[in-house]
Amino acid sequence: MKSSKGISHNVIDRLPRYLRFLTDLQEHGEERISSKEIAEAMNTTASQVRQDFTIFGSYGVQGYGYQIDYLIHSIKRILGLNKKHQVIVVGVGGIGRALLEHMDFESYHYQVCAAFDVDPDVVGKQINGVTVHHMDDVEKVVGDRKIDICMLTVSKSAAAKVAERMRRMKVSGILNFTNVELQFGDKDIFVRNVSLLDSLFTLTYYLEENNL
Amino acid sequence: MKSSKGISHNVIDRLPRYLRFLTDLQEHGEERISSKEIAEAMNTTASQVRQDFTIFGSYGVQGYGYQIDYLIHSIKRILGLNKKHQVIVVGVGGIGRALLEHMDFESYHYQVCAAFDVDPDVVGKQINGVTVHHMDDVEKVVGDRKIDICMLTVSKSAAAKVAERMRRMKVSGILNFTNVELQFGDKDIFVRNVSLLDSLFTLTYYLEENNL
DNA sequence: TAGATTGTTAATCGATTAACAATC
DNA sequence: TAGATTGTTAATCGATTAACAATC
Repeated sequence: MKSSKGISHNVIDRLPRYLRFLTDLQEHGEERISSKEIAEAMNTTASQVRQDFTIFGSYGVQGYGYQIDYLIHSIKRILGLNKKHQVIVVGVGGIGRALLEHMDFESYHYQVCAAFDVDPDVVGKQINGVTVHHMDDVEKVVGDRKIDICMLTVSKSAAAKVAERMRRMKVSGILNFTNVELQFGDKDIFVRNVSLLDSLFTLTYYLEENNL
Repeated sequence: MKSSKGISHNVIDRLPRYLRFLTDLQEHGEERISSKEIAEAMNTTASQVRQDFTIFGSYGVQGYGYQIDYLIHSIKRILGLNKKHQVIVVGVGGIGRALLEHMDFESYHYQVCAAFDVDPDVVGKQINGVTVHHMDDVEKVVGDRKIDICMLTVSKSAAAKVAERMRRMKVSGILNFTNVELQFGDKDIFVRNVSLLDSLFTLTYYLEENNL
């Protein structure tokens, strides 16, 4: 799969992992690192590390390596993490609630402006400072605010309809936790499917394959 | 990345998606399907679909296509979903609790035998029929039962230590929801990292790239 | 039998790795 | 300057796609 700029999805998927590793180093007070060291930590080659970075620009210094602060800053900028993003959570069952309560949105400039559900037991409640509104009011509550990302954690049966509603509201991206694979033909909305069940299945495959 | 049998990780990742699509069809009463139709639904080529299946065996019939029931059965067998798997959930914060409450373990022969945490507020409670024990007692509670999979949802700081403890307990696989990338050198334990934050970041990248 | 669609081999394409000149 | 490590081009490897014979 390639992105519109022709950058392979594999590369994009590695960026958050680099970021995580580098942030750990930074917290331990490290200042510089070489592609070789990154490669060892990430179980890949120095070549791939350098290739991944140079697609986007030149972030290192010959003979020295990479300044960790600057590399972190650069990867964040590539991912778009330097900008603020407005988020809504649609579906406040188990996973939706867990996201609201435990996901570290603030550190990465994501602002959760509202949550939505249909269950009268949760509608009206506040979870971690975010008010849960009734799904019927989603357009009204959002108003003319531009929503960047919808975290979709509704039931399978509601998924497609809610997703279409998000598209009509001009939401830019859906992080889709329902086990329904959403596909939109157009380029106005991006979907990233996250299936916990799929991850469990692939793990199970490797156990099976190795008779564990 | 290749598995020990030399089957690419890409293929393994597609199997649960095929399974999900086919199960939907089955529920709608469909009986047969061609690789061409599967490819259209999955946004790939008929060639790839057939390649993916024939790695494992011959599940179709020339001139007819694939019998959906049999194909589902076969993919489940490949993934190891025909067998029972013993699961423990370690960490009963937001995500751990959500998994216990909402994940459809039973339909796929996963048996959640216990959950663990250190928080006195949850230790001793029952969640969806599963008792939460104190982390200190994990070896005692598990006893000589063989645990196949640990769902790890503890805090970042506890992740590495708990993971090592799982390895010593001969747990076969860890589904790792902590944002700590776990790596084990040996082949006795498999780890599948699931980072919700990483998924959010890659989605954000695509929005950024397309100026959404 | 004729038509359809698989399983499989060959061709293409893209991603990873290796090599090395540039340069700090 | 000498040593180190990047950025980048070329070589290799693997995954996807195309083509077609096998066969239901």
